Amino acid sequence: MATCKDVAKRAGVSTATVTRAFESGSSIREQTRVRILEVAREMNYVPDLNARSLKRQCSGLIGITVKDVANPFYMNVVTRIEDKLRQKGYRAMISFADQKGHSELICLEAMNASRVDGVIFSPESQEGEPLIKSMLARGTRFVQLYQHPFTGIDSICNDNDHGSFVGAQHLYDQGHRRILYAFNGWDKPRIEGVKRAAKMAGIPLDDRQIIPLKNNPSEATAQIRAMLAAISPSAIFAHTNYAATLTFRLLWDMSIRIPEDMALLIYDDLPWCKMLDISVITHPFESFAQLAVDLVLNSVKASDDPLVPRRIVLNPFLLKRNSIRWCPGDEK
Amino acid sequence: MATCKDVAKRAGVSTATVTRAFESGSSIREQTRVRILEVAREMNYVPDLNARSLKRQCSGLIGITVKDVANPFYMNVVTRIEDKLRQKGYRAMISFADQKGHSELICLEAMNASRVDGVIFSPESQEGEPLIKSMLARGTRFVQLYQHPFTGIDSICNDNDHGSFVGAQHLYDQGHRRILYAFNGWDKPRIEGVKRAAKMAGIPLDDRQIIPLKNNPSEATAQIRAMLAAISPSAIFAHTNYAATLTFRLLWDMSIRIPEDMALLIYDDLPWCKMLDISVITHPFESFAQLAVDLVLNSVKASDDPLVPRRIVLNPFLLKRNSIRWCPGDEK
DNA sequence: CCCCTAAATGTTATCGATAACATTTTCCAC
DNA sequence: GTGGAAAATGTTATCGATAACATTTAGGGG
Repeated sequence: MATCKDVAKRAGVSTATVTRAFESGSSIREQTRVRILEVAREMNYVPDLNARSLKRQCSGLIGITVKDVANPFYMNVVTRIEDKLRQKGYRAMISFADQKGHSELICLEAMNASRVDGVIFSPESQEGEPLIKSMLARGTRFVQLYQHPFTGIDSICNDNDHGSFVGAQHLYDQGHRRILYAFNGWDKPRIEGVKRAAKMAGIPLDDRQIIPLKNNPSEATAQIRAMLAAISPSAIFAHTNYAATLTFRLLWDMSIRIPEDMALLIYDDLPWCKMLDISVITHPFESFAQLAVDLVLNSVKASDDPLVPRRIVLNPFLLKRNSIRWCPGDEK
Repeated sequence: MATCKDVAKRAGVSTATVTRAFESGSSIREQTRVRILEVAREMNYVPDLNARSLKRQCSGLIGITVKDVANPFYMNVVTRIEDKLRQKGYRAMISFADQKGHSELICLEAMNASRVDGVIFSPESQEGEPLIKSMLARGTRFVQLYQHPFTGIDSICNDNDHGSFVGAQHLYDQGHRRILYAFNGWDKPRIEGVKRAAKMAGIPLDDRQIIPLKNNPSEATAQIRAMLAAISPSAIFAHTNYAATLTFRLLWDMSIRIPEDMALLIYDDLPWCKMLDISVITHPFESFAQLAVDLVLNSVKASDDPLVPRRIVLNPFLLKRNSIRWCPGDEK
């Protein structure tokens, strides 16, 4: 492999000049630069980024880790982040923390050993804390995605309360009154959003309408089926991937048509929602990615104290498709 | 950040001994190693992989590029490959070539600049050829996934003819005679597989049963609808993501139930197929990933001439779910 | 034509880890 | 205890690119 020195010799200049030919704004004659780049191209030379990292004491690498590859939310964000990093001249080091044996900690260790300049991650546990502390001390920048268990670190997340609120509000606006809310049980903000929307619409909300699904799929399906019989709702709002999948499958098995017999709204734009024309609550992915990159590169205008971690909260929004039709309403 | 030298000083040894403490099988007293590792841990020291790459003249990095993130086939393979590489002590450098401006060439250039030891990729075009040539000359190992436009490079792909054959055969075995085959139009091997299965089953195959779908979704849907009316099939075999999506959507709109009114078989295990209990033709992902890693690390037993590129062809297989029921048959 | 400043280029030490080679220590046989 | 082989450790040059600093060249005014 051709090196800096080889190119220098062939072009009849010193290695320093070769370096200068590759950086913009350095004092070098245009004629010389052109000649060197020409020679470099002939010899298939490109600067070795590992050597450059070593000397420059910064790698131009940003580590990205997400826990759940199957989750389209993360994949969507990750690919956009990679794109934007590249535009800024950085490289992305992507790893998935949900594989067997690929804990978040292992991913962080690999990034540390590679001397990444920054990390964008969706922290799942606290086990990485000591390592993160030491990396922070070294100057590595961190950005938390979606979750934010670490105080003192910038973060970007969704206002799940708001997303839930917008969704429920839309269903009420369309005249629906008996709505079933299928949750995973632990998501407080989303439940709050629903309650807020009901209150604002002035519609009483029976606690039974909010189903905290069991982890076992067949039990969970039985839960939904039972409430379907008990309440006979005109709409279902499924708040998680799990809930959405089970709900759709059940409706399908019971030959309940959407939107004719039942309105369906899903939180998060799963791949099959588009195909089946199901309305969803989705996220401003482009902003999400751009903000993550701006934060990790510290290129965002720090209008406030740079020592105070920034928390950015983005609003999910309703993406209307064709799974919710106007409901005549039974009490309005 | 603590360096090799800092640790050496604190532990009262030379830097060489610190290096030795971190590599297994080197001549170092166990007692010394333990002390050094202890000190290193205290100082949060881990060897700098960039510096190591420079000195060792190999980076321990394997580049992975796939063109289509949305395709679950690739994501599945990529995550498994990352896992296996890590087990072997290698790092993965993953990038997605389907983003705007992220051509395959740009991904390869980034890998080249990072001095990867090998590349696993799904080549889409020939534009990377000159770069690949020069990387090969440097000793970089290449493995083509799925596609294999480059002769002289190892490759792993699926026997699409076989997958198609197995699927069609299953439908014939279940008594289906009037089967609709929905393609994207360009996939010769899959069409061959279908024809072979029909011939072997001794069942005549009307060319009209094989639909080469137009690129425009509504036109393509019209094509399927027309053939549904013309042939009144008992089963549909959708051979691509595109075909599967349009077909399911159409059946859904027409309230045609699966498997009661229609058998449905899909090529590739899309996320929603599992949810809807649809039988599919899928792939031995684990072998796929393992073989890719073995080839790129050159750790596979070369029973034949190492200069001859290896081509590994894996057989897709049928994953039975519940979308195909026994068909009484009209002529058997 | 010379001098001075500014631009262009060259020299060299360095980033951190490593491996070849040199040196010291250990330890066992005699 | 001593010789000598083997094990353990130290010394040092090096990987490739870079940036500070030193030196040369260019160019313009007097």
